[in-house]
Amino acid sequence: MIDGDPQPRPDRCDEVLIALRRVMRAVDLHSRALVRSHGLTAPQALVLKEIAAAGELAVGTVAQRVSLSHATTTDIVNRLEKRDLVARTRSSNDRRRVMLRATPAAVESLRRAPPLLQESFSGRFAQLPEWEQSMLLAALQRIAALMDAERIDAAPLLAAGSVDGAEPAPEPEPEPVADNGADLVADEPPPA
Amino acid sequence: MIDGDPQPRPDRCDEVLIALRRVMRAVDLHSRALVRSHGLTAPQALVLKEIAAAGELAVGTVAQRVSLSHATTTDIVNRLEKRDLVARTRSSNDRRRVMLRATPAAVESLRRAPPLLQESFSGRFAQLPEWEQSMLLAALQRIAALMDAERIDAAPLLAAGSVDGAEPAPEPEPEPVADNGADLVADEPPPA
DNA sequence: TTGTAATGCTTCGTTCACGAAAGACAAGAT
DNA sequence: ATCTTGTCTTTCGTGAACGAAGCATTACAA
Repeated sequence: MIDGDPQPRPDRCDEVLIALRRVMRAVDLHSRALVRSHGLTAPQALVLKEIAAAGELAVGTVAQRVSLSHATTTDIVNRLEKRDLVARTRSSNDRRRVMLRATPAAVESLRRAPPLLQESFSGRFAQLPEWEQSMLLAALQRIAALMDAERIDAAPLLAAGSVDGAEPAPEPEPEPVADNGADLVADEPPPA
Repeated sequence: MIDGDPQPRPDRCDEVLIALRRVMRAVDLHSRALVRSHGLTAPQALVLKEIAAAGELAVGTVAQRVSLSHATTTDIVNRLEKRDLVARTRSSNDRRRVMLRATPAAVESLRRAPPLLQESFSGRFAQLPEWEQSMLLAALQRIAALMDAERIDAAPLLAAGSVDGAEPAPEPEPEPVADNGADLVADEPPPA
């Protein structure tokens, strides 16, 4: 800061990273504010919301929907359960699955927690013109796709970079991609 | 996902959150891949890079530059120190400050660690047409501003505001915008 | 039936990230 | 000189977030 900026051209890509980090940090700070105002962090609220909306959901399904790993989802569910906001039940037809449902207390909590990302951001966001909302969302999804992409065609990693990784780097899940809103603005020509 | 989308209109704002979460997740996964290929996570590399570039830097300065809290920075520096990648020295003229400098081993490590975000993303990103790079970066910075705005009101360093008359949206640091003639496309009207 | 996958979830160990509070130090006030 | 205040860093406690490995269960093969 202070504009001294040792590198005159910090690679654009780094700029993206930094911007991203700022956004993440902001989200995190929101989350911490959230937990003080009504006792739920953003991920908790997000997970709870999914569960409440669906009535009953398996852990894995939740994980998929909110783009988190099973492990993390389990963590979050643990905390939610400890506060009696969700109830676990093993599914009767497939006893491996653990079904989650929101307790009445949770529904109440959710009702009092309007938008996930807080008035300030969602208010600000809502005030943007429609096209800009779409644009921002699309940009985000595009970036997500760009990043996810690498673990989709993970194979050519060896050939190009060759970071002396002996591991074949097998693709873990084909799952998290898919829907990125086909209406990405990706091939709009430059307005000029 | 899977497009079934239980809620017909899940509030756009939630969509933003989810997309964000996907991006964050991707970044995190990159980081974990990075640590396997050359032993540094993304935050570690980012911090190290700043230090190496500046020669000698105080902890707080690093924290500011990478947009992390002091506590987090200390954490990361601890890990770097444990691996002999940075050396701590108390500043001689102000003994509260702890100066950091990168060891030769770190410089070496950094040299072998090409771009922070990995060939795949930065390669893909670099291949995008100029206008799109700018657009994505601008979108990200816009979102960051939208989110930061609410907790910046304490430190109005720069009152620019303007884009569409909401809050002044003061930037915490003057640095991340502008720079090399990045033509932010923020107020293009909808093409239709 | 008895193995051998495959699936779904949890546990474990690690890193990251924060705020709050404590510790170390500097600079001005009494 | 001592006290107070303010600044810089670290420690502490908490909550993410992940991969890997483990457990329980189902599904399929022999």
